[in-house]
Amino acid sequence: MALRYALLAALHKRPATGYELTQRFKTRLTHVWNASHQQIYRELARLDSDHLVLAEAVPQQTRPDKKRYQLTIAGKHALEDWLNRPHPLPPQRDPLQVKLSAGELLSPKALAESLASLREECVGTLGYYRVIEHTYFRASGEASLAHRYQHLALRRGMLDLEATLTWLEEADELMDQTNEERLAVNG
Amino acid sequence: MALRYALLAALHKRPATGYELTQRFKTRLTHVWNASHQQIYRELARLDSDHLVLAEAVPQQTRPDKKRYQLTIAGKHALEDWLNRPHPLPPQRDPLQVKLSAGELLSPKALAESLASLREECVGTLGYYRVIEHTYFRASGEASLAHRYQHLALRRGMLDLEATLTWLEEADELMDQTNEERLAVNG
DNA sequence: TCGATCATGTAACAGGTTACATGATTTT
DNA sequence: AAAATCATGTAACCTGTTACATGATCGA
Repeated sequence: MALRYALLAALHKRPATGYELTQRFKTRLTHVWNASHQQIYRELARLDSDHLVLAEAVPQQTRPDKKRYQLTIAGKHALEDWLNRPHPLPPQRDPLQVKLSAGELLSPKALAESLASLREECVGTLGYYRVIEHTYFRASGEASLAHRYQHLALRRGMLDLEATLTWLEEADELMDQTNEERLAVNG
Repeated sequence: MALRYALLAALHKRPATGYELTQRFKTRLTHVWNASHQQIYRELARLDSDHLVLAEAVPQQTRPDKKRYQLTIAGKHALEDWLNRPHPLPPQRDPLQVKLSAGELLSPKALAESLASLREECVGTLGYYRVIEHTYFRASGEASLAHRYQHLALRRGMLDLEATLTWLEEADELMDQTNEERLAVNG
Protein backbone atom coordinates (compact mmCIF):
# COMPACT_ATOMS: atom_id res chain seq x y z
CA MET A 1 0.00 0.00 0.00
CA ALA A 2 2.70 2.51 0.89
CA LEU A 3 3.97 2.74 -2.69
CA ARG A 4 0.55 4.03 -3.71
CA TYR A 5 0.79 6.87 -1.19
CA ALA A 6 4.42 7.57 -1.92
CA LEU A 7 3.34 8.19 -5.51
CA LEU A 8 0.41 10.36 -4.46
CA ALA A 9 2.70 12.41 -2.21
CA ALA A 10 5.23 12.87 -5.01
CA LEU A 11 2.50 13.90 -7.45
CA HIS A 12 1.04 16.28 -4.90
CA LYS A 13 4.33 18.12 -4.84
CA ARG A 14 4.27 18.38 -8.61
CA PRO A 15 2.80 16.42 -11.54
CA ALA A 16 5.22 13.96 -13.15
CA THR A 17 5.54 11.05 -15.57
CA GLY A 18 6.23 7.47 -14.57
CA TYR A 19 9.73 7.84 -15.86
CA GLU A 20 10.44 10.92 -13.77
CA LEU A 21 9.05 9.25 -10.67
CA THR A 22 11.23 6.22 -11.31
CA GLN A 23 14.30 8.44 -11.47
CA ARG A 24 13.42 10.23 -8.26
CA PHE A 25 12.79 6.99 -6.37
CA LYS A 26 16.17 5.74 -7.51
CA THR A 27 18.04 8.84 -6.36
CA ARG A 28 16.72 11.49 -3.99
CA LEU A 29 13.95 9.29 -2.63
CA THR A 30 15.84 6.02 -1.96
CA HIS A 31 15.67 6.74 1.74
CA VAL A 32 11.90 7.27 1.47
CA TRP A 33 10.76 4.27 -0.58
CA ASN A 34 12.12 1.86 -3.17
CA ALA A 35 10.31 0.73 -6.25
CA SER A 36 11.21 -0.47 -9.73
CA HIS A 37 9.81 1.16 -12.84
CA GLN A 38 7.55 -1.85 -13.45
CA GLN A 39 5.96 -1.45 -10.08
CA ILE A 40 5.55 2.29 -10.56
CA TYR A 41 3.87 1.99 -13.97
CA ARG A 42 1.55 -0.70 -12.63
CA GLU A 43 0.57 1.37 -9.62
CA LEU A 44 0.06 4.50 -11.69
CA ALA A 45 -2.31 2.56 -13.94
CA ARG A 46 -4.27 1.45 -10.87
CA LEU A 47 -4.36 4.95 -9.43
CA ASP A 48 -5.66 6.14 -12.76
CA SER A 49 -8.41 3.54 -12.90
CA ASP A 50 -9.32 4.44 -9.30
CA HIS A 51 -9.52 8.11 -10.35
CA LEU A 52 -7.00 9.18 -7.73
CA VAL A 53 -4.74 10.63 -10.46
CA LEU A 54 -5.39 12.09 -13.88
CA ALA A 55 -3.21 11.21 -16.86
CA GLU A 56 -2.59 13.80 -19.53
CA ALA A 57 -0.67 13.11 -22.74
CA VAL A 58 2.14 15.58 -23.30
CA PRO A 59 3.11 15.71 -26.99
CA GLN A 60 6.80 16.09 -27.78
CA GLN A 61 8.40 16.98 -31.09
CA THR A 62 11.31 14.58 -31.21
CA ARG A 63 10.17 11.85 -28.82
CA PRO A 64 7.01 9.82 -28.22
CA ASP A 65 4.35 11.35 -26.01
CA LYS A 66 4.76 11.34 -22.26
CA LYS A 67 1.98 10.70 -19.77
CA ARG A 68 1.98 13.37 -17.13
CA TYR A 69 0.06 12.37 -14.01
CA GLN A 70 -1.47 14.74 -11.49
CA LEU A 71 -3.46 14.30 -8.28
CA THR A 72 -7.24 14.54 -8.34
CA ILE A 73 -9.23 15.88 -5.38
CA ALA A 74 -10.12 12.28 -4.51
CA GLY A 75 -6.42 11.42 -4.66
CA LYS A 76 -5.56 14.19 -2.25
CA HIS A 77 -8.26 13.02 0.15
CA ALA A 78 -7.09 9.42 -0.05
CA LEU A 79 -3.57 10.55 0.79
CA GLU A 80 -4.74 12.67 3.71
CA ASP A 81 -6.75 9.79 5.13
CA TRP A 82 -3.78 7.49 4.91
CA LEU A 83 -1.49 10.02 6.58
CA ASN A 84 -3.76 10.06 9.60
CA ARG A 85 -3.85 6.31 10.04
CA PRO A 86 -1.27 4.66 12.33
CA HIS A 87 1.39 2.38 10.85
CA PRO A 88 3.67 0.04 12.78
CA LEU A 89 7.42 -0.19 12.31
CA PRO A 90 8.06 -2.54 9.38
CA PRO A 91 9.64 -5.85 10.41
CA GLN A 92 13.38 -6.34 10.08
CA ARG A 93 14.42 -8.55 7.16
CA ASP A 94 18.10 -8.66 6.27
CA PRO A 95 19.72 -11.81 4.86
CA LEU A 96 22.90 -10.97 6.78
CA GLN A 97 21.06 -11.53 10.06
CA VAL A 98 19.96 -14.91 8.74
CA LYS A 99 23.54 -15.75 7.85
CA LEU A 100 24.67 -14.96 11.38
CA SER A 101 22.04 -17.37 12.67
CA ALA A 102 23.71 -20.26 10.83
CA GLY A 103 26.50 -20.63 13.38
CA GLU A 104 29.57 -22.70 12.46
CA LEU A 105 28.24 -23.18 8.93
CA LEU A 106 29.13 -19.57 8.24
CA SER A 107 32.87 -19.34 7.71
CA PRO A 108 34.66 -16.29 9.16
CA LYS A 109 36.01 -15.67 5.66
CA ALA A 110 32.57 -15.54 4.03
CA LEU A 111 31.34 -13.34 6.85
CA ALA A 112 34.30 -10.99 6.49
CA GLU A 113 33.44 -10.55 2.82
CA SER A 114 29.82 -9.79 3.60
CA LEU A 115 30.86 -7.25 6.20
CA ALA A 116 33.30 -5.58 3.81
CA SER A 117 30.75 -5.19 1.06
CA LEU A 118 28.17 -3.92 3.52
CA ARG A 119 30.62 -1.29 4.73
CA GLU A 120 31.31 -0.21 1.17
CA GLU A 121 27.63 0.15 0.45
CA CYS A 122 27.00 2.13 3.64
CA VAL A 123 29.93 4.47 3.15
CA GLY A 124 28.91 5.14 -0.44
CA THR A 125 25.28 5.84 0.33
CA LEU A 126 26.12 7.89 3.39
CA GLY A 127 28.46 10.04 1.32
CA TYR A 128 25.69 10.60 -1.15
CA TYR A 129 23.25 11.56 1.61
CA ARG A 130 25.78 13.96 3.12
CA VAL A 131 26.08 15.78 -0.19
CA ILE A 132 22.30 16.08 -0.42
CA GLU A 133 22.10 17.29 3.16
CA HIS A 134 24.73 19.91 2.55
CA THR A 135 23.39 21.25 -0.71
CA TYR A 136 19.65 21.01 -0.10
CA PHE A 137 19.29 21.47 3.61
CA ARG A 138 22.23 23.02 5.43
CA ALA A 139 23.05 25.56 2.70
CA SER A 140 19.52 26.59 1.70
CA GLY A 141 17.75 29.14 3.85
CA GLU A 142 14.35 27.56 3.34
CA ALA A 143 12.42 26.68 6.50
CA SER A 144 9.00 25.48 5.33
CA LEU A 145 7.37 22.59 7.11
CA ALA A 146 7.72 20.42 4.02
CA HIS A 147 11.43 21.20 3.81
CA ARG A 148 11.95 20.33 7.48
CA TYR A 149 10.11 17.04 7.10
CA GLN A 150 12.23 16.17 4.10
CA HIS A 151 15.36 16.87 6.05
CA LEU A 152 14.09 14.73 8.91
CA ALA A 153 13.47 11.83 6.53
CA LEU A 154 16.98 12.14 5.17
CA ARG A 155 18.40 12.28 8.70
CA ARG A 156 16.72 8.98 9.43
CA GLY A 157 18.42 7.39 6.46
CA MET A 158 21.73 8.80 7.62
CA LEU A 159 21.38 7.70 11.24
CA ASP A 160 20.47 4.19 10.11
CA LEU A 161 23.57 3.96 7.97
CA GLU A 162 25.73 5.35 10.77
CA ALA A 163 24.31 2.75 13.14
CA THR A 164 25.21 0.04 10.66
CA LEU A 165 28.76 1.39 10.47
CA THR A 166 28.98 1.38 14.27
CA TRP A 167 27.81 -2.21 14.23
CA LEU A 168 30.46 -3.06 11.65
CA GLU A 169 33.09 -1.76 14.09
CA GLU A 170 31.78 -4.14 16.73
CA ALA A 171 31.72 -6.96 14.21
CA ASP A 172 35.31 -6.32 13.16
CA GLU A 173 36.46 -6.28 16.75
CA LEU A 174 34.80 -9.60 17.34
CA MET A 175 36.32 -11.09 14.20
CA ASP A 176 39.81 -9.88 15.14
CA GLN A 177 39.48 -11.31 18.61
CA THR A 178 38.27 -14.62 17.24
CA ASN A 179 41.18 -14.73 14.82
CA GLU A 180 43.70 -14.07 17.56
CA GLU A 181 42.28 -16.86 19.66
CA ARG A 182 42.54 -19.24 16.74
CA LEU A 183 46.16 -18.29 16.17
CA ALA A 184 46.93 -18.73 19.87
CA VAL A 185 45.47 -22.24 19.81
CA ASN A 186 47.05 -23.31 16.50
CA GLY A 187 50.54 -22.16 17.26
CA MET B 1 14.34 -16.74 -0.51
CA ALA B 2 15.83 -15.79 2.83
CA LEU B 3 12.97 -17.32 4.79
CA ARG B 4 13.87 -20.66 3.30
CA TYR B 5 17.42 -20.38 4.61
CA ALA B 6 16.36 -18.95 7.94
CA LEU B 7 14.34 -22.13 8.40
CA LEU B 8 17.20 -24.36 7.29
CA ALA B 9 19.54 -22.58 9.71
CA ALA B 10 17.07 -22.98 12.58
CA LEU B 11 16.58 -26.66 11.77
CA HIS B 12 20.32 -27.17 11.53
CA LYS B 13 20.63 -26.03 15.11
CA ARG B 14 17.97 -28.52 16.16
CA PRO B 15 14.97 -30.25 14.57
CA ALA B 16 11.65 -28.56 15.24
CA THR B 17 7.98 -28.40 14.28
CA GLY B 18 6.37 -25.58 12.34
CA TYR B 19 4.71 -24.41 15.51
CA GLU B 20 7.98 -24.22 17.42
CA LEU B 21 9.64 -22.33 14.58
CA THR B 22 6.75 -19.89 14.50
CA GLN B 23 7.19 -19.21 18.23
CA ARG B 24 10.91 -18.66 17.86
CA PHE B 25 10.51 -16.29 14.93
CA LYS B 26 8.02 -14.31 16.96
CA THR B 27 10.30 -13.98 19.99
CA ARG B 28 14.02 -14.64 20.05
CA LEU B 29 14.42 -14.42 16.31
CA THR B 30 12.44 -11.23 15.52
CA HIS B 31 15.69 -9.42 14.93
CA VAL B 32 16.78 -12.14 12.51
CA TRP B 33 13.72 -12.61 10.31
CA ASN B 34 9.96 -12.17 10.47
CA ALA B 35 7.42 -14.63 9.18
CA SER B 36 3.85 -15.63 9.96
CA HIS B 37 2.88 -19.20 10.67
CA GLN B 38 1.16 -19.45 7.28
CA GLN B 39 4.37 -18.57 5.52
CA ILE B 40 6.39 -20.97 7.64
CA TYR B 41 4.08 -23.94 7.03
CA ARG B 42 4.04 -23.21 3.32
CA GLU B 43 7.81 -22.98 3.10
CA LEU B 44 8.31 -26.13 5.19
CA ALA B 45 6.04 -28.00 2.76
CA ARG B 46 8.18 -26.77 -0.14
CA LEU B 47 11.42 -27.65 1.61
CA ASP B 48 9.98 -31.10 2.20
CA SER B 49 9.00 -31.57 -1.44
CA ASP B 50 12.49 -30.37 -2.45
CA HIS B 51 13.99 -32.96 -0.06
CA LEU B 52 15.94 -30.33 1.86
CA VAL B 53 14.20 -31.33 5.07
CA LEU B 54 12.70 -34.56 6.34
CA ALA B 55 9.37 -34.62 8.17
CA GLU B 56 8.79 -37.17 10.89
CA ALA B 57 5.46 -37.62 12.67
CA VAL B 58 5.82 -37.47 16.43
CA PRO B 59 2.88 -39.22 18.11
CA GLN B 60 1.56 -37.65 21.30
CA GLN B 61 -0.79 -39.17 23.84
CA THR B 62 -3.13 -36.30 24.55
CA ARG B 63 -2.70 -34.13 21.46
CA PRO B 64 -2.64 -34.66 17.70
CA ASP B 65 0.64 -35.70 16.11
CA LYS B 66 3.34 -33.12 15.53
CA LYS B 67 5.54 -32.99 12.44
CA ARG B 68 9.15 -32.69 13.44
CA TYR B 69 11.37 -31.47 10.62
CA GLN B 70 15.10 -32.00 10.32
CA LEU B 71 17.74 -31.04 7.77
CA THR B 72 18.82 -33.49 5.11
CA ILE B 73 22.37 -33.58 3.73
CA ALA B 74 21.06 -31.80 0.62
CA GLY B 75 19.47 -29.19 2.88
CA LYS B 76 22.73 -28.55 4.65
CA HIS B 77 24.52 -28.16 1.32
CA ALA B 78 21.87 -25.77 0.02
CA LEU B 79 22.28 -23.66 3.15
CA GLU B 80 26.06 -23.63 2.87
CA ASP B 81 25.89 -22.56 -0.77
CA TRP B 82 23.55 -19.73 0.09
CA LEU B 83 25.75 -18.56 2.95
CA ASN B 84 28.63 -18.10 0.55
CA ARG B 85 26.70 -16.02 -1.94
CA PRO B 86 26.73 -12.23 -1.61
CA HIS B 87 23.54 -10.37 -0.66
CA PRO B 88 22.97 -6.64 -0.88
CA LEU B 89 21.48 -4.52 1.89
CA PRO B 90 17.71 -4.78 1.63
CA PRO B 91 16.03 -1.54 0.52
CA GLN B 92 14.52 0.78 3.11
CA ARG B 93 10.71 0.74 3.24
CA ASP B 94 9.05 2.49 6.13
CA PRO B 95 5.63 4.17 5.76
CA LEU B 96 6.75 6.88 8.18
CA GLN B 97 9.34 8.06 5.65
CA VAL B 98 6.57 8.25 3.07
CA LYS B 99 4.46 10.32 5.44
CA LEU B 100 7.29 12.78 5.91
CA SER B 101 7.45 13.16 2.14
CA ALA B 102 3.88 14.48 2.05
CA GLY B 103 4.82 17.94 3.30
CA GLU B 104 2.09 20.28 4.54
CA LEU B 105 -0.50 17.53 4.11
CA LEU B 106 0.95 15.86 7.19
CA SER B 107 -0.27 17.71 10.26
CA PRO B 108 2.20 18.19 13.11
CA LYS B 109 -0.36 16.54 15.37
CA ALA B 110 -0.61 13.36 13.28
CA LEU B 111 3.17 13.26 13.01
CA ALA B 112 3.57 13.69 16.76
CA GLU B 113 1.32 10.67 17.29
CA SER B 114 3.32 8.56 14.86
CA LEU B 115 6.53 9.55 16.57
CA ALA B 116 5.15 8.75 20.01
CA SER B 117 3.99 5.29 19.02
CA LEU B 118 7.28 4.61 17.26
CA ARG B 119 9.16 5.56 20.42
CA GLU B 120 6.98 3.26 22.48
CA GLU B 121 7.61 0.36 20.13
CA CYS B 122 11.37 0.98 20.10
CA VAL B 123 11.68 1.32 23.86
CA GLY B 124 9.69 -1.85 24.40
CA THR B 125 11.63 -3.95 21.94
CA LEU B 126 14.95 -2.56 23.07
CA GLY B 127 14.12 -3.45 26.66
CA TYR B 128 13.33 -6.97 25.54
CA TYR B 129 16.61 -7.22 23.63
CA ARG B 130 18.55 -5.93 26.63
CA VAL B 131 17.13 -8.68 28.78
CA ILE B 132 18.11 -11.28 26.20
CA GLU B 133 21.57 -9.80 25.92
CA HIS B 134 22.04 -9.84 29.66
CA THR B 135 20.79 -13.36 30.28
CA TYR B 136 22.07 -15.16 27.18
CA PHE B 137 25.20 -13.31 26.28
CA ARG B 138 26.75 -11.17 29.00
CA ALA B 139 26.04 -13.59 31.84
CA SER B 140 26.85 -16.88 30.09
CA GLY B 141 30.49 -17.89 29.81
CA GLU B 142 30.00 -19.51 26.41
CA ALA B 143 32.29 -18.31 23.65
CA SER B 144 31.57 -20.55 20.66
CA LEU B 145 31.56 -19.02 17.21
CA ALA B 146 27.81 -19.63 16.90
CA HIS B 147 27.20 -17.89 20.19
CA ARG B 148 29.26 -14.88 19.14
CA TYR B 149 27.43 -14.60 15.83
CA GLN B 150 24.11 -14.70 17.62
CA HIS B 151 25.21 -11.94 19.90
CA LEU B 152 26.35 -9.89 16.93
CA ALA B 153 22.96 -10.30 15.26
CA LEU B 154 21.23 -9.15 18.42
CA ARG B 155 23.59 -6.18 18.68
CA ARG B 156 22.54 -5.13 15.21
CA GLY B 157 18.92 -5.13 16.23
CA MET B 158 19.80 -3.08 19.30
CA LEU B 159 21.91 -0.51 17.46
CA ASP B 160 19.15 -0.05 14.89
CA LEU B 161 16.62 0.65 17.61
CA GLU B 162 19.00 3.02 19.37
CA ALA B 163 19.54 4.89 16.11
CA THR B 164 15.80 5.25 15.73
CA LEU B 165 15.56 6.64 19.26
CA THR B 166 18.33 9.11 18.48
CA TRP B 167 16.41 10.14 15.41
CA LEU B 168 13.29 10.60 17.50
CA GLU B 169 15.23 13.08 19.65
CA GLU B 170 16.07 15.07 16.56
CA ALA B 171 12.48 14.88 15.40
CA ASP B 172 11.15 16.11 18.75
CA GLU B 173 13.58 19.01 18.73
CA LEU B 174 12.41 20.01 15.30
CA MET B 175 8.75 19.74 16.28
CA ASP B 176 9.30 21.85 19.41
CA GLN B 177 11.10 24.50 17.42
CA THR B 178 8.35 24.55 14.81
CA ASN B 179 5.72 24.90 17.52
CA GLU B 180 7.53 27.81 19.14
CA GLU B 181 7.75 29.59 15.83
CA ARG B 182 4.05 29.14 15.30
CA LEU B 183 3.25 30.54 18.72
CA ALA B 184 5.53 33.51 18.10
CA VAL B 185 3.72 34.28 14.87
CA ASN B 186 0.20 33.76 16.19
CA GLY B 187 0.56 35.81 19.34
C1' DT C 1 -17.45 -22.04 30.94
C1' DC C 2 -14.42 -19.02 28.62
C1' DG C 3 -10.25 -17.77 26.77
C1' DA C 4 -5.48 -19.07 25.88
C1' DT C 5 -2.38 -22.37 24.02
C1' DC C 6 -1.19 -26.29 21.14
C1' DA C 7 -1.06 -27.67 16.32
C1' DT C 8 -1.96 -27.56 11.54
C1' DG C 9 -3.43 -25.98 7.54
C1' DT C 10 -6.16 -23.61 2.82
C1' DA C 11 -7.31 -19.70 -0.20
C1' DA C 12 -7.21 -15.28 -2.02
C1' DC C 13 -4.86 -11.37 -2.72
C1' DA C 14 -1.35 -7.63 -2.57
C1' DG C 15 3.33 -6.28 -3.17
C1' DG C 16 7.95 -6.95 -5.10
C1' DT C 17 11.36 -9.12 -8.44
C1' DT C 18 13.05 -10.76 -12.82
C1' DA C 19 12.77 -11.34 -17.53
C1' DC C 20 11.30 -9.79 -21.82
C1' DA C 21 9.98 -6.22 -25.28
C1' DT C 22 10.15 -1.99 -28.24
C1' DG C 23 11.94 1.96 -30.49
C1' DA C 24 13.77 6.66 -30.99
C1' DT C 25 17.56 9.89 -29.67
C1' DT C 26 21.68 11.51 -27.80
C1' DT C 27 26.38 10.91 -26.37
C1' DT C 28 30.93 8.74 -26.78
C1' DA D 1 29.20 2.18 -34.63
C1' DA D 2 28.06 1.26 -30.00
C1' DA D 3 26.30 2.49 -25.59
C1' DA D 4 23.46 5.23 -22.70
C1' DT D 5 19.20 7.69 -22.03
C1' DC D 6 14.35 8.63 -22.84
C1' DA D 7 9.87 6.44 -22.36
C1' DT D 8 6.61 2.92 -21.87
C1' DG D 9 4.94 -1.24 -20.96
C1' DT D 10 3.57 -7.02 -20.39
C1' DA D 11 4.06 -11.52 -18.11
C1' DA D 12 5.49 -14.77 -14.91
C1' DC D 13 6.75 -15.65 -10.63
C1' DC D 14 7.87 -15.38 -5.73
C1' DT D 15 7.01 -13.45 -1.14
C1' DG D 16 4.16 -11.58 2.37
C1' DT D 17 -0.52 -10.47 4.35
C1' DT D 18 -5.25 -11.31 5.60
C1' DA D 19 -9.07 -14.06 6.23
C1' DC D 20 -10.92 -18.38 7.16
C1' DA D 21 -10.98 -23.07 9.24
C1' DT D 22 -10.63 -26.95 12.65
C1' DG D 23 -10.33 -29.19 16.95
C1' DA D 24 -8.26 -30.65 21.32
C1' DT D 25 -6.50 -29.37 25.98
C1' DC D 26 -5.37 -26.56 29.89
C1' DG D 27 -5.81 -22.97 33.31
C1' DA D 28 -8.68 -19.30 35.57
